[in-house]
Amino acid sequence: MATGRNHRPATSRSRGIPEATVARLPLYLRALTALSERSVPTVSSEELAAAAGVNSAKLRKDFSYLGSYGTRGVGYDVEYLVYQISRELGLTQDWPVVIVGIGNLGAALANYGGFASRGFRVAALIDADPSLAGKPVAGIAVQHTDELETIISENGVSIGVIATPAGAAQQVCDRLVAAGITSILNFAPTVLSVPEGVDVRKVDLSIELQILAFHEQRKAGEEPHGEDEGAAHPVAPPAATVTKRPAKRPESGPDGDVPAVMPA
Amino acid sequence: MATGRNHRPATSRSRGIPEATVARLPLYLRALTALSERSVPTVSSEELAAAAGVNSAKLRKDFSYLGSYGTRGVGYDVEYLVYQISRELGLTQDWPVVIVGIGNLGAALANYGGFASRGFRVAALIDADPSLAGKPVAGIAVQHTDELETIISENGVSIGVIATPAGAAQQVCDRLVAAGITSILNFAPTVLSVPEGVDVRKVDLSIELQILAFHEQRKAGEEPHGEDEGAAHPVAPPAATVTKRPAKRPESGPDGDVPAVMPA
DNA sequence: CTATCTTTGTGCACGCGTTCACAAAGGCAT
DNA sequence: ATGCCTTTGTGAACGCGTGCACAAAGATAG
Repeated sequence: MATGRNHRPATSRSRGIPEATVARLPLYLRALTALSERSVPTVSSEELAAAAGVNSAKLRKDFSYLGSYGTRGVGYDVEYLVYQISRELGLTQDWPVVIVGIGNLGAALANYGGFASRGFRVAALIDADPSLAGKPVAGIAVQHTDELETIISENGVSIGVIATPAGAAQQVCDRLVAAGITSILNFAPTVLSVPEGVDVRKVDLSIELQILAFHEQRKAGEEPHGEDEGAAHPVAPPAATVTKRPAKRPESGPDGDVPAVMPA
Repeated sequence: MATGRNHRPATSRSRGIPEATVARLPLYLRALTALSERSVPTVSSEELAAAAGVNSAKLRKDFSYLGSYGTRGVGYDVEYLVYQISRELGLTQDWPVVIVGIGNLGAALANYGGFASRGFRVAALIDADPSLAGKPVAGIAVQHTDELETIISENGVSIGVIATPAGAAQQVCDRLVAAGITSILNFAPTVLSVPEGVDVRKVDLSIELQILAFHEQRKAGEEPHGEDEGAAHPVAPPAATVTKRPAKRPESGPDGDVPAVMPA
């Protein structure tokens, strides 16, 4: 999933573009870029919708928020639309980003081509581990957390990516915000609290899997459902009697396991 | 963002639990687990909502879909709720998953602790590169794509993670589905087409950044907006005259760049 | 210039999700 | 036992997002 709209319920829809539409624009852009590379001059809403995996009516309505591009009886000019969407998304300018937390995930992100391919430039890799400092990852030398504020202000960075363990995320977040970051992409499994005006989007791998598991369980016919034992499950919550809990948990429970890198 | 509900518009809400609620259950579960580890016996909807970053009324309504757990005047029993949500999400059983595409991202996923911490077990790592075969990643030997079908059927795997380049994703997806996979978590920047009954959720790093860029541009006062030059931008789409395009693109455009690992 | 055909742009209705606000329920003190 | 106080569970209203279906617009052919 991804967040980013739970706060600022009024400021959203800045000029009238619904949040749901904004979320689909990158999808259209990708499909259009593919067409552009094949030198396709125009597309109909039907074709483009199929390529993007959405309803054609939805696509047309989405585009209508951007303006009246497109020609009736013909379709949309691919090159022109690529430019318009890019401009609307702010991709015609260069966006320096910093990645904080160069573990497995951070390194993968640094190497991820999808960043550079859309105007995003990795301005710096930052980690708290001193032994990592200076080491090159994806061709960029990792810098120590001490430099965080300097890097951000000197490079005019406004977008930060957090790929640290959950425990460090909020602290890193606070420093990023204090240093001037106003948009954060958070990979750490924590709820970040940020001041007004700062956007946070969350990518949570574990949550996605859990949602899949839910549907998977449903598809399995729900047979493995009646696993209730002789407790007081039916309706009554475990009141007084059951609530007696002698400080358990710190290393117990039915699914006894310890997170390796990031707790979830 | 993540998909997974664009198809099967009717089958959703299997027993009455809204999709939006399902997506939040893992969030509650995480907050509850944290409370459980601190041996907190009960929480009010207000406290738990704050910890999960949601509205308390929403949380109560979400829980009401699961049943009437909770005690008026007191709150919810933490341990009991942990169990109920885990069961609802299907986390009381073991879910073997396969990860296909052991590049930077795939390796990061294999090392990601959030998987193992919730009943998900990495059953196999699969890659098309023969030179990777046998090499251990996160303590598991990478296997060649040829083994894909065997691995899935022998281990009864129903959840697959695709972390391949975009070009290989659909092909891998088809093989996974044919082998019996019914839930897919897709990290490749492509729209996957799957038969009825197969769930796909998408995690797209590049899209998240683009959405952030959009809001960032808006926050910047929209000053860097009037960048139009003397073309025919205003309203008129580039009709006949402008549409004459001598097979351009294959290495041009205003943002000339080539994806490094994954095109987006 | 007129007719026909294609495709856009959108008015409208419907359904899901969110939020408010409050009655019902239960604990706890007296 | 009675009354007060806290917190749940939910009815109802509202707003956003989606999809249908069609009129308007323009291209194209004759």
